[in-house]
Amino acid sequence: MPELPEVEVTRLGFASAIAGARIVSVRLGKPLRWPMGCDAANLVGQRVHAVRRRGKYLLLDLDRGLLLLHLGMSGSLTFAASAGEPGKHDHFDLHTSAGVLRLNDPRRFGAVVFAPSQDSPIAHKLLGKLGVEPLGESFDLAAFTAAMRLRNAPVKQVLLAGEVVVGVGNIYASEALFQAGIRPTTRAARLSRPRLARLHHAVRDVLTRAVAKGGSTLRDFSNTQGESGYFQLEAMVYGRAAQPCKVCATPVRSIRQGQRATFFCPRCQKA
DNA sequence: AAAAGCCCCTGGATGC
DNA sequence: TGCATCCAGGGGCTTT
Repeated sequence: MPELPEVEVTRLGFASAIAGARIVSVRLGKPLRWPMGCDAANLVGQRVHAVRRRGKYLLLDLDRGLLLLHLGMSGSLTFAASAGEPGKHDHFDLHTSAGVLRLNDPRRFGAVVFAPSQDSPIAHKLLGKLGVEPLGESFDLAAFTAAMRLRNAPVKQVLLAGEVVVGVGNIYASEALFQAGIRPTTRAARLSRPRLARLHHAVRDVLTRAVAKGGSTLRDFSNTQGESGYFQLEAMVYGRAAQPCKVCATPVRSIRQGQRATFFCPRCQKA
């Protein structure tokens, strides 16, 4: 479910409220993608200093170490003064002095992992190969161009892989490529400099606009207050197979790349 | 080293 | 109503 905009909307929804709070107790439901990596008792008593985001991971800075949260495909977080009885898919509760952070994740592709430090092996394994932040200063055109030119794979899959730039998932990859007028199947290394410049801008622009709209709610995403996002209403191609392109009315085409659906306009994205 | 496939899991939509 | 099949905002791991 959640790509960078949804994760960022989630972060903004509870970061300031939880900052400074002390962990009171932890409840674990069914297993997530990995074991947490420490006893729940180890977390109790620690303060949450800040909530950062790296790619699609949320990082809770604690007194000693950090908690890495990932929403997988179907995860969402809520933060409330108090939490009722956990539902069937509520698999993690972090009870703090400021409220309860609860992870709901039906498919359980998400994760909650404790890392003793930023440089610990587990943190390095999960965060070490991530590309640059598209909304940050380090996302500069020259580096983006150089990195893309080393990749021979279809540009859509290079964006999805997250090793050049993080946070672009299945919705926003199709949307950014549409905005840039680039066919998703084109090999990244074969894109001209002007076209890479358009893509560089489109990635940042699409993600920024999506954050402003509260992200996309396709089936089950909601922010920490349980509210939907609205960016999906502005999708130009994602999920619009066979419907007319909003620019030229040509039917939007759907293909599969690496077992994921890709959407594009064959006329607006000729190559 | 990069690219391509394979899974993990549950639930909703669709088709017979 | 029941059952089978396909599909879904991700990404680590294994194999080419």
